[in-house]
Amino acid sequence: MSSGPAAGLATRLDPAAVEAEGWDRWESARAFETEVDPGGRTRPDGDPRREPFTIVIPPPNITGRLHMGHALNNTIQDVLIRYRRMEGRDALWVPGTDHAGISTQTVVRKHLDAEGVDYRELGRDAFIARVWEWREEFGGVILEQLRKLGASCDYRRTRFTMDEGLSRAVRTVFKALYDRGLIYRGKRVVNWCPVDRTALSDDEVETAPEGEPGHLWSIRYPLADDPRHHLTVATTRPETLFGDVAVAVHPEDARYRGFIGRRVQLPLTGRVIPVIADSGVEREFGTGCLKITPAHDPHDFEIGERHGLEPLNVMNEDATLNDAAPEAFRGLDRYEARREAVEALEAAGLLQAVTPHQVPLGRAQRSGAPIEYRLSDQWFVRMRPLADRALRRSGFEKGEAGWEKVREGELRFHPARWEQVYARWLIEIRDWTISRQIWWGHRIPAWHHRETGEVAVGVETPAEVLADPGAWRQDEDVLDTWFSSWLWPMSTLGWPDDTPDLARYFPTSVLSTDKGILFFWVARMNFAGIEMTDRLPYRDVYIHPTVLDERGAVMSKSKGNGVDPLAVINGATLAELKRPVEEARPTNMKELLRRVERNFPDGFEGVGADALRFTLVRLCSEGQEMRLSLSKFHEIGRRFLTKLWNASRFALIALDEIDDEGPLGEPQAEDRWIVSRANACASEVRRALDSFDFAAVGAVLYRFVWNDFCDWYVELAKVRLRSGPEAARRTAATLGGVLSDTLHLLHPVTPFVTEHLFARLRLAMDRKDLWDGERPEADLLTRSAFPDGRGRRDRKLEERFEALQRLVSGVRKLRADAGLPPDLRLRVRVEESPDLPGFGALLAECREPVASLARLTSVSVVPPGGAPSPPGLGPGAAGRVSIVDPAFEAQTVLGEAGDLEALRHRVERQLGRLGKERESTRKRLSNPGFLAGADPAVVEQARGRLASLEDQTERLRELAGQLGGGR
RNA sequence: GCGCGGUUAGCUCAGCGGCAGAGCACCUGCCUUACACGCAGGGGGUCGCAGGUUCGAAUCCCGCACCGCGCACCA
Repeated sequence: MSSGPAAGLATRLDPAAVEAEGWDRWESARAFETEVDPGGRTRPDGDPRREPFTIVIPPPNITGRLHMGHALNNTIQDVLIRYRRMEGRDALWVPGTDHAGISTQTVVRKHLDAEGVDYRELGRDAFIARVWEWREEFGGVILEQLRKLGASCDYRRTRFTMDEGLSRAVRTVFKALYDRGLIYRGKRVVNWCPVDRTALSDDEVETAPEGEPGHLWSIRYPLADDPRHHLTVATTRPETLFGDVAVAVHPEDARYRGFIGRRVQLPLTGRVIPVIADSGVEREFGTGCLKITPAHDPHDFEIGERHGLEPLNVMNEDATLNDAAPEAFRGLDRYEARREAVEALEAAGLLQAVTPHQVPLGRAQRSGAPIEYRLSDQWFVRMRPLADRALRRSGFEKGEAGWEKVREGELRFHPARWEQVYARWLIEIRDWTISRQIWWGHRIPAWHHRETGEVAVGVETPAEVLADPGAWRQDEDVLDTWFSSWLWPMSTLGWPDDTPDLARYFPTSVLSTDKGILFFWVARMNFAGIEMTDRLPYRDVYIHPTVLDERGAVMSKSKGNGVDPLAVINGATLAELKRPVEEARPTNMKELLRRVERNFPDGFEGVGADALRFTLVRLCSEGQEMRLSLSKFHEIGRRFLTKLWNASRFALIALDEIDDEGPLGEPQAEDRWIVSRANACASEVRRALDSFDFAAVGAVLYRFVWNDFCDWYVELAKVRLRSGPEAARRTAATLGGVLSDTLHLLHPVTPFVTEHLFARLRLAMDRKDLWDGERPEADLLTRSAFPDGRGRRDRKLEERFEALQRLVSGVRKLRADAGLPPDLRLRVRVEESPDLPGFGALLAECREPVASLARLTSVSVVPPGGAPSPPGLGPGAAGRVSIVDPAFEAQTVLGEAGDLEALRHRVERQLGRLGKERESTRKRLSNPGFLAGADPAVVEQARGRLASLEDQTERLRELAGQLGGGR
């Protein structure tokens, strides 16, 4: 064979070249544009009758860089989109980015810091202009990176959460919810980040489950009218005592009953505050006396409100103490103030005890700073009514025992268990703080009257404001980033306008995302969809596993343990591999670096986007986690694609070498077998895709390509290709046809390589006119029809073929066990068993290729019961041995070359195994309970099994006798 | 504290009521004209522990242990 230019395939897969070619072809064919364009016009070759299938991308932050979680999530989405597109749906994948309020503001602020510019001095408008400039320059990087991955988005529809249309959507929802009483403004104790100087929602605060080490200080508050007596208050935050407005005890706490209604003197200040009774106090905790600081603790705020106490705010925005504190403490950071306060208390003899204590300390998710509770005016979304509606849509109803699932919901989670996590959050939901005291974001569309305090809210500037602009000022705050994200599936398609896109593509089909934003995003999108359109924004929600490093730790930039998807695709030098670790400076940096050096002394050779994708899909099982290391991408993805590449080369070379025309032979048994297997593969792949079982998609395809196609069919085909022009043409047609199906099935997962291979295969098949009536219509694989999975399977044939495979393996084993040279050719006589009718015929049909695979000089087939053996194979022949199989007995003669002792040993082992199984089966069958209780089919199966085991045992004993006799 | 996952071969994971599986790693033999990123053969597991249900349990139920994740917070 020559691998002449006609084969048209490089000897080695070059991912970069294949990827570039892929994008060229897809783009010039506008392959990922929808049937109907955003203006409502059908594309020239489009078909508007195709049912839409829509995914909106979880918009990455404009500050983002592609990490493995993105790679996984977007691979999944692309697999789904490409699958449905090939299936004939009008597939739309909407790309876009998120303005990411706080993170972007922080990034740009740091840039300005580096230039020596103070953003506050720059002023709001100038700062925002700088952010837009930054966004123009860097904001699109992540989408470019997604393209490298092969993301088949309709890039014409790229959206940004701060686009004019999307911003109007934000204002529209704000206005609507405000008018419906679902958005309100109020003075509440909120989570405050002193670093970013803004309020945060509860979901943006993280608390270590075991708390953080701290102290519990017991402080004496002397009675105002009798300083010899005191109450001892226990607190973890002595510095907030300046904001105390009362001391509370439990009304039924006998120890303190006499103190209720009296007054104590607040240490370090001399202020006098009342002792109140409130059942919100835990008697068991600390001393049972709780200092009430309404401005700096949500629980205290509630108690304060119940008792009509005026909160006293003692802190500034940056968590330094303000002028409400005694002079000595003003301007001190809260932790300095704590040290000083404790010292002062001790000096005053008021510090009774200090005990170590684990404190449940909340930290801002983004800055990592400990949260300060701060009383301030903020905007909130009233979540209860929204959550109730969402719960009902998921089939929950509120009964005596609370919310319960009473019927099938409209939303399907995959894996299904996420629904209860979702529902639990909805049930326990609290109001959402949506105002942020930053500049980058959607400015709250509310105006305050300078005199009256009246509030005007409008999608556009309200008329009363326009009429007297000087009397009004717009609210300074911007909205939480998620306040635009929760509209994403609607707003990207044009809502609130009644656009053709919205009419056609909303609600979308599937949402794929990380479990980390189930509450932040998924739940809230449901709320917005239901509230504004009365529809859920998608039907299925897929939650992908969390990507972990090889030792089970979550990948993160700060740990330096991430595997960079772009390094996987393009490759990286040793220095490049080390860089993220060196930048992160984790505590185990040396160890990590040593590991990189040991595993990749010469760097990492890029495996390409397809190998990255295949690996991720193959490992994407329904568990909660996915452990990854750089080497996996080579082991799984690259190896598989190389195999596919080489198998395709084989097929293309075969196609090249057969006659251009001439009659096509009848399909041989192995042709029918591989077609049956390919059909099985197609239906399993479809089932797996339909049920979001991505690991199975990968596994099924891997097994089919490697084991069925390469290990068996290709090997058999080699013989047929040499046995005459008609058989060769038939074999080439099967090779090409099955490979074509395989490329179709693989395309959603490995789009670039399959598109490349398909182009060459199609050309070759056309030239030789071998499509056999199944020529794909589309030029591009990506727009070609996905195999429907309904092709015929011949299970009987597959069963017989398995016996044939066992025969070939059996001969190989025999040769290995007997210590024969691998190239020693044998003669074999195969006697059929009545248990598998048709096996003899199959074997006869495949005599030639089987002889080749098992290295046999001849294969004779005799019916059950056995015709006379040919000379030299009959009983008594020297060195005669047989392969005992449920479906046949194959005899051969090893002559003097065989190690009969080793074979005897082998037969003994086999007898041992068989004996154990025979005993357990017999025991089972003699158990009356089994006979009575088990499914009759199972009993029948066991009977058949026992018969077969007994039969094989007998034959093996006979063989053992012969081997012994030969001694 | 409450909830959700996980614990199966050295490693990564499938299997989820009726003979313990795959890939990698390991051992042996092969450069067989698609592929040594390969081919053929092989060894390797009391399915976390302890009970129960069942004729039968890796699989279902109840505890326990350990690992991971989420929610809550008694100041």
